[in-house]
Amino acid sequence: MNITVYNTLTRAKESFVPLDPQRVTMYVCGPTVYNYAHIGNARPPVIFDLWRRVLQTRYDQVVYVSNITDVDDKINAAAAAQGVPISDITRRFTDIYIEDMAALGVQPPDVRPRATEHIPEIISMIKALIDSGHAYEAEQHVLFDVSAYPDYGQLSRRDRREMIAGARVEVAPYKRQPEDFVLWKPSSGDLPGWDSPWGYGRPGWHIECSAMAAKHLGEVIDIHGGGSDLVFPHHENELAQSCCVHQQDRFARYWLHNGFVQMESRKMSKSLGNVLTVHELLQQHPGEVLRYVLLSAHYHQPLDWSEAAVTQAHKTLDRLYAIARDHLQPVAAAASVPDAVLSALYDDLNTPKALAAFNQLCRDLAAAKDTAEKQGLSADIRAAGALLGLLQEAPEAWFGRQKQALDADAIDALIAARDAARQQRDFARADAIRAELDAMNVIIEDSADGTKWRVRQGTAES
RNA sequence: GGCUAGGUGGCAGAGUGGUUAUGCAGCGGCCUGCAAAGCCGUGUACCUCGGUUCGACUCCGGGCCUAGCCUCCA
Repeated sequence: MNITVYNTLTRAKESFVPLDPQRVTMYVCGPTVYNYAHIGNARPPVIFDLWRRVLQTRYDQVVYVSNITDVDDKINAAAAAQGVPISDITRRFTDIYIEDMAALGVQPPDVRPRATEHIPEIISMIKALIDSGHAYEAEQHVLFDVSAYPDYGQLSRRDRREMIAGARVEVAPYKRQPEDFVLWKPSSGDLPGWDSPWGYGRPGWHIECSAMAAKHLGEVIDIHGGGSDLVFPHHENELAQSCCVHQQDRFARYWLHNGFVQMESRKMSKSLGNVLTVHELLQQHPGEVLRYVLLSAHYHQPLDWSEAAVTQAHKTLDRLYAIARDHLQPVAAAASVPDAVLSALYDDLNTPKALAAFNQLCRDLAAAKDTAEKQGLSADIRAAGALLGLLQEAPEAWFGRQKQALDADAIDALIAARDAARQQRDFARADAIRAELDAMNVIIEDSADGTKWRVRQGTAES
């Protein structure tokens, strides 16, 4: 089975073939740590984490690098605004980011490089760009000379003249052309800085990713991922720098970009102020619910975030966990992921299709008659769940969490009273108690092995 | 203005040149003391106008609408 990917560079779905069949390399742009990550920021980590897991089913070695950008003017501004040292900001939000992503089921990357730990690599890369005639120094800045790279604009399919015509390119007096971008800029006062051949300063926005990708993965990498707003200018500039420094015609062989999470059909972004942070969402919903929502649309497509979407995902997962609770068998050996799920994911990570197949497997399990069939489906479901990062909790823990907010002893007492009434065939009283529980958003289910209860989704909050 | 994606049933969201997506909600049935859960069944779905075709929601062209990038942004 082939893995296909939609490559932004070629605007086509291509068969994925790694440069080195033994070692797949992927780099995903990580966060600039100055604030809480919102749910839109979480989409790339979740999507590319899944990409990595899918690639691992096929390739023995997948090296996944995702950085932390811990030097940036927004960080400086946040530190100044809060009156704390810059390192307080970066350390704090790096920790929060890592915790929040873990709660969404994102596995840590193999390498999580920090920009500030790669200043020597950045400086030597800039030096090489100057030496090769692709960059120039001007007023303590170093700028990339876009005119020295004829292929500039290939990723975003942008014509340089049109960009200038757009008239929104920052024009600084020290630039030779308006589209030239900063590799190094001067620092003073409290701003973070390092000594360099061009004076005390700090790196520009794009260079750190080029330097870290080269150091940890090599000059040409297989996959480079990120949100679609990074196509231009960030990835275009990374591509230009990296190709010029390494004298390669490719930097990443496959460029993958995810669409945005939207709020009421508008992009969720800090500047628009319509954000929902992962941190606050995790107070209200299990991480798997948020993960399910993020996987419910294809990663290229925009994903409209809403309470209704979260509720639906929660209900769906409740049903799957109930099936797991009642039917899922222990499995001795790890099975392979069933074809219906894997082939969907191999097809440019078609997560909605994979989830449909996963749901089908669970329904089949619930309907399965004999033990052999149940065991086979259980093995399939466990393997698929492990790949998708779903159904990873014990059902008791899953339902237990929802019950925490309620007084379990009181509910158990009511259920016992109802069972007693039913024994005496006093159904009026039994139904009255059930109505009382229902008013508490508690739904009960009578079964052969006693009465179970759970919390109704989607009505309690908001 | 330039460049990109999209417009599918009540909602979310895949997909396909002629045959069931899936989920949530609804409806009918089985089951149940009654429910719930589960199971079975169920819905004149593919923005619009042309074209290609034996046949188009699916391909091509025009139009309308939406979102994104061109400025920090996942």
